[in-house]
Amino acid sequence: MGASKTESFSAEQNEMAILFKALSHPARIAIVDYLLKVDSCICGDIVNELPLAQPTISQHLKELKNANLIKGTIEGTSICYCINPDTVAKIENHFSMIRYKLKNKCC
Amino acid sequence: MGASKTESFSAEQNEMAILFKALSHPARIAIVDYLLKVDSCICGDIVNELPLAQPTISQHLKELKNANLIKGTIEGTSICYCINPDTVAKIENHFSMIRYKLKNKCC
DNA sequence: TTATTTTATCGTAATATTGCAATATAAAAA
DNA sequence: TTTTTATATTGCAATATTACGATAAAATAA
Repeated sequence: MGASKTESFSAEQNEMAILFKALSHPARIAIVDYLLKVDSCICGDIVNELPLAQPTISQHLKELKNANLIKGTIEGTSICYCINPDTVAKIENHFSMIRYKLKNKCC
Repeated sequence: MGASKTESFSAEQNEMAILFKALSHPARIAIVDYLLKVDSCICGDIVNELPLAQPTISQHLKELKNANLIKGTIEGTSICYCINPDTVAKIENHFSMIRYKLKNKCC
């Protein structure tokens, strides 16, 4: 064993888990933070911003892209990354739903 | 290597990563869903609700507890679990901040 | 007391993630 | 063309996660 029993859960549960997994590493949080900090989409200098080697950052960017959290557009020699607002909205909605359901609770 | 370079990132980045990691597995999403679905806190029957063995669920509950996403109170023979609204609010605030910062973007 | 019930822990196998050196790819610059 | 620059991929070692059988712990019930 060892693998997640993905097939035992609903499509939405798996989808949300994939989104949260993409955000479950401090380097990927830092990448999102950086994309938010700068005024526009960022072409190239993510590698200089984080204390990780270039292949490692490339891998983290790939995971964020696979989860649809960021979009990358080729811009000459470099790639221009920015956050996908639709995916952010999807996670926000999930928590709005949680907050709504929590209203009727005791605890 | 293989371990996360936790020390290279800010306390808040690590804290958020820990919260998202706790939610990065469909079984743990399903547990949260179930705690929200039922009207009150749940004593005992989580194991019957999910297609996983009891030790596995116990482990997932422990991770949700460690991340402060759920609270467990001993209630006779069983344990009464419910969601911690403070932690939910913390994640919500994180996304409110993201949405706010995204407003000034182009993309 | 001895069951029974409920949850936790231990041990371990299978699998996944993390990080990076080395290398590859692709486009622009010289 | 060759060189430079930016990003991606490969391969691998170190570590973490997932799942569960076996077992323990702790409280109630009989």
